[in-house]
Amino acid sequence: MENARSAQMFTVLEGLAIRFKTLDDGRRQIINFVMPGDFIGLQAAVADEMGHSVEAVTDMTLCVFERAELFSIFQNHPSRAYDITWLGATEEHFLGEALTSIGQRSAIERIAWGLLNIWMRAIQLDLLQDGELLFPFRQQDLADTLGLSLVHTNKTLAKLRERGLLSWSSNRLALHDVPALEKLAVVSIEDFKRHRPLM
Amino acid sequence: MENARSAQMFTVLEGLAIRFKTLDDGRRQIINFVMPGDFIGLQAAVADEMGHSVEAVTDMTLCVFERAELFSIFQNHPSRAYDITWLGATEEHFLGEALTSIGQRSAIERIAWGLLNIWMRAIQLDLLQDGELLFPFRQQDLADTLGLSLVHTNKTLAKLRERGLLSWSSNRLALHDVPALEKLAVVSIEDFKRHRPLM
DNA sequence: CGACGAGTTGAACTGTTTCAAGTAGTGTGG
DNA sequence: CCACACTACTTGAAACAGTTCAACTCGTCG
Repeated sequence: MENARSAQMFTVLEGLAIRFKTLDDGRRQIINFVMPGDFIGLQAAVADEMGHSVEAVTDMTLCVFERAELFSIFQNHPSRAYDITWLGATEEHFLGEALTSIGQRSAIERIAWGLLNIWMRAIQLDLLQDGELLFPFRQQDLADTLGLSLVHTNKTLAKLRERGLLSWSSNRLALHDVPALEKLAVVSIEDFKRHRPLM
Repeated sequence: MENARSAQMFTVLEGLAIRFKTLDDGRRQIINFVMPGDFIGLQAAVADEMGHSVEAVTDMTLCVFERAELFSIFQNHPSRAYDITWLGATEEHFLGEALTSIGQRSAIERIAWGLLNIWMRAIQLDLLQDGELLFPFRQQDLADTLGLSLVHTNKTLAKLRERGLLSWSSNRLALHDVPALEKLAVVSIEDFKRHRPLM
């Protein structure tokens, strides 16, 4: 929970979650989708509080670290410490991209960008089955990720479906034309290939 | 420059800069304003490339580190390494806040939030003179930070000025009613006080 | 069967963008 | 020292992308 003091940090081994922040009046911004390989709780460890909430969307398997251990990792395992920093910097890079999307891209571009992002990560993590991804999120979640209303997200998804670029129903997502989506999203294609854990 | 391989990292001692990303068609998103105490180039050091550009807005004084040194800092100065990670995590936290602003807040809320943010940082860094901040940015820069058009930014600033909440002209910024702006921006007041370097 | 959550669709509305024109300040060159 | 070019800021009006409201479908669960 946001503002909680958590005594643990976690590495995600399996499962999916969302990391989000809510405003006092209830508006919710999803910061990112948490996938295997992600490290949760560094901010809390380093800043004493969370600043956002994390919510599991599926069952998850986590590797738990005591927060108190963090500094001793820096003392005794410099290359692990370096990895942690690397993960943090990677995340920071991603957030810069996300900021650019929400700040500059139109609705259709954002959705293309957002789904591409998830898609490319899923590929790296070898999460596809028969060219499909098990994707247990709601349209509302995507809307809150991209700063769009639910209704508009729905209508924009419909357009992408009509164009044959993707399909998404009953928790199964498939992108059918990645190059077209890349063009639509105005991404330098390289942006997705770098900056992600190999774990 | 974005995508450049930089051999150095920098700590900002004096001066102001912007960190931004541009899309292929020219749209620009400012990721954040770079102020004294910030550490530039960690992403590049860790990921081999920048992913964004940095541009000085005033003359600057920097402390230069060779990128190659980074890993040896982790080996020989664990508490320095920890500090670097702390700075990264702090930045990551800020980007989450920014994402929430751009994704969820209206124009007037965003502007209140953005200027408050800068203001609180300036106070922490003791950059105010006679209750004013030397603020050498253009309205276009603020617009590109918050994902708004220049025109709308201008008109919204005018409203805040009319309400007597702030003044900003000829490079001098002053917030006259911080509590009112906090309320307007829908921030948990605490959000500004945590998570910033003490350096 | 009824209740509920998620998705879908149409229509009205509005916040924000875009277009366009004009002012003010600053530096440059003739 | 004036004319000019140039950049930042300002303002009004028209256009539009995206939001909000409302109603309906479909599948699931108890």
